[in-house]
Amino acid sequence: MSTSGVLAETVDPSSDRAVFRQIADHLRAAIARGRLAEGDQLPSEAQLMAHYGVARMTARNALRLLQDEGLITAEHGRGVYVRSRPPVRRLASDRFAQRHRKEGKAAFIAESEQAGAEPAVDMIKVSRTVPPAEAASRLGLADGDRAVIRSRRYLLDGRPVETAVSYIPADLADGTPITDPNPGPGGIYARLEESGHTLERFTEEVSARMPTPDEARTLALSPGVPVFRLVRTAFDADGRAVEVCDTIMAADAYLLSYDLPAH
Amino acid sequence: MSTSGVLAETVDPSSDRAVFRQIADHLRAAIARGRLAEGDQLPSEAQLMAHYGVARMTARNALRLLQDEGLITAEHGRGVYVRSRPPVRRLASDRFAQRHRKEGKAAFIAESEQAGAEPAVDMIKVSRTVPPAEAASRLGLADGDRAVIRSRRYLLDGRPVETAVSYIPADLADGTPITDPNPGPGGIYARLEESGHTLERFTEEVSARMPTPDEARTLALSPGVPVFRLVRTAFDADGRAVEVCDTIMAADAYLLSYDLPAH
DNA sequence: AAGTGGTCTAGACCACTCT
DNA sequence: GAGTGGTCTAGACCACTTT
Repeated sequence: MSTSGVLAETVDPSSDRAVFRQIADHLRAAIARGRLAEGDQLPSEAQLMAHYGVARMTARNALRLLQDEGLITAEHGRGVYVRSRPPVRRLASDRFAQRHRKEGKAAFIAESEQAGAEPAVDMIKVSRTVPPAEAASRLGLADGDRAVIRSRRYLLDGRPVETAVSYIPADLADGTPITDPNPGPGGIYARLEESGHTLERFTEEVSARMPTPDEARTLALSPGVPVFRLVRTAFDADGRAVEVCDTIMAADAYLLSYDLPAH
Repeated sequence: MSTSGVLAETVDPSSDRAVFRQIADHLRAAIARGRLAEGDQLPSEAQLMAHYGVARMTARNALRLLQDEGLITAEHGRGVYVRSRPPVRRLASDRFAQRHRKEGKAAFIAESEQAGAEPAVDMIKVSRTVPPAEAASRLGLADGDRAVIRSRRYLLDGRPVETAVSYIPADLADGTPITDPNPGPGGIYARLEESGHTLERFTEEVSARMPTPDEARTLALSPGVPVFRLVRTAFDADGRAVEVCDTIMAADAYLLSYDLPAH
């Protein structure tokens, strides 16, 4: 079936622009204009070679470029496809407001069910050791002070979207269910408030970068998908930092929304 | 000088893990452990070929992997270097608070000078046409309503870090300096407040992705550096959306910081 | 079995940077 | 001029998916 009609153009080998970039330009334009829609299969490497009269490396370099831009994904033995953007989880800035907590569900579970997706949590690990320097500093811990460290992975409809590691000063967590794998209804914030540490405010610091190989594996990230790193610190009414949560999120799965007063 | 001593290890061609991935693993570990520090030069492709006994493609693939992870940058004719992380600009969540505006400087200029960097703005363009559907919808404009569109690029110490496009409903901007390339002290927010639209709150929506080729060029992004897209909407005391600002930021230049009440 | 992408080799010529 | 990375060719063998 020819090359599915997507490739009307030819390349100019004498151009300043590298041939593989020109091929990538054609394909990118076809995607942008909708001639190749989400989930559609791109011409195979062999088809690109035949159509443009280039070596395989050149065809592959064109595809790699688009893959690095996050536009396509290659599936071994099947073909190359226009990446379909997964539904985005919108995180409102009031997602840790007390009223949500009082409903007895942890933030992730409550929000996901509301959005009609099936939430899950796995890879739960709880330990009690000296935290990394950055977390210790945010918690205002002295050198050698221990913290309860809770790490887990969140999934939405079976797809991993986020990993999180929480650090709670040991003196706050000891003797509470915070040290258990399942901290009970409302999550650890509910437990902290029960033991007198009413939460007053949070800070969130958001950065973005490409994932480490480890993160790419744990979150099953396609090439060309960055991650958010979101570090949240919770402060109680006395102004003490009572928890630091270090989160890595698949950037193609999230839209972070914040409300800011202008006063 | 041998291969600068960084490459003690050898690869296992019979391993399941591809040779170029093993080479990348070695180099990544050397960077992580500090044996290769920021700005250090990596072994050249020729050195990698000789040391590991591989073809050039294999050495190049290893380097490309690290480049896609944002760890290294290749400089044509010079060599490959460990990427030096530029200083990060921290954006506080009160950066558009009224008190800053009253000092008579636009947010970017005021903040940068405080941080000891030299700010600049270029590529300023102002037009007055029908905005894209997304902006029009956020502004609550009727079909065909016009807006003043102000686009510009921000630089820090000569390095481009951010582009921004603002949309202001034409009926709010007409007859004010908002339609001029230079809107005067305090920026367009000061002008909006002068004409009776006291700003009450903002929303910010943050996403992250790999840049388009166009964005990569305008922001002079290295491969492996994602961008933030931050869409801010400003609301006046009547609850009317008076400005939408669509911002693309080099993700390696920013850390977004938000303060959230827990009420 | 046929078609797909993943890895690897062994060359070539070019453009850029530095000395 | 020597060394660097950028592009390209023309093959090869492999692993995976589908028919």
